[in-house]
Amino acid sequence: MECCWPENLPSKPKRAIEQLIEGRQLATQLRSLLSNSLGDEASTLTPAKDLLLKILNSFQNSLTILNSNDPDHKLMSPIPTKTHGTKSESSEGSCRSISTLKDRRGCYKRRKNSQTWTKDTATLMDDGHAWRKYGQKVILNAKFPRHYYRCTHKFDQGCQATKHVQRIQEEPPKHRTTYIGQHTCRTFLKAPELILQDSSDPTSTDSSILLSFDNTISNKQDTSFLISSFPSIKQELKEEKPAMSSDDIIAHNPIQSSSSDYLLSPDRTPALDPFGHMSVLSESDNGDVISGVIVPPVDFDDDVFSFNF
DNA sequence: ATCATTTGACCGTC
DNA sequence: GACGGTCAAATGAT
Repeated sequence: MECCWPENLPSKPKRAIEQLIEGRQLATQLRSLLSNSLGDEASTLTPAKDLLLKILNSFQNSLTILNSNDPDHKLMSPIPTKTHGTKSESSEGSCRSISTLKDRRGCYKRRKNSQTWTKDTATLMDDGHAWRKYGQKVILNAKFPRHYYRCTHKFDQGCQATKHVQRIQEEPPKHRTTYIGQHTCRTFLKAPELILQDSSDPTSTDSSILLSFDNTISNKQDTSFLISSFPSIKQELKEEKPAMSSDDIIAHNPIQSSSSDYLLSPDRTPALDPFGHMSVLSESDNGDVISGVIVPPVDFDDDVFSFNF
């Protein structure tokens, strides 16, 4: 299967690069400020400078990736060539060859052999990927409806990952998230939108809690550029809220998501895959960044993972 | 205007 | 035939 950038993509990487450059410049300014304010505090600020250098490296790596313009990038997912007229044509490939648009409604094939993960959490929390809700269904013998999400990049990058979320318990609130299929998308393509997030948005305050790397950085303005490592987090929080039914609203409180939901080591350049693994970006010889998975996954407190293959 | 969500309909699987 | 997963028009939000 051939890989290629979608036709509508070039402007997006351009915006991403612009934003990354700006972020890098801001980080450089911060480094200057830190250097100027050094003195007796030099030893205490050294970790901050180290962190800053890593942030700058992250920006540089991201810029390298985007500038490489390599259609066969190792992380790049296979993009379905849009030889067919409609997006639904690509769904699972189960549609009969000739049919009208209307006929294709609900046309799909269940993925029997897809990898599935289930995860029980007390709160609806971000998993580091951008999801778009596409359905909701009342399930037999279930008190609460099931919400269906697909990866936001399903059509622009051909990512086949989906998940469904179902509240399974009222008191204490418990949600079961089932992930189906692996992400093949490069989620950082959404980064510019996140960097430009509205600071007045109360949900972004919530996400800053989720993204707190350690206690030394608590101000959202200080950490906003770090969010670019986790492209979908704001979006998901934004998505989950309106998706809630009235009974879900009672249980859903994003602020309850403690910072320990994502225990991120500042010593790495981590990214969460949909399954809660910590992905670490490493650079290959040609400058490409390769995602590797580190086991065990993130410490989710008392959250429960189960895997079905 | 664009993008996300809602919701009823459709269809494959059991 | 029931159930569950997905589609897509309608609607809402920004």
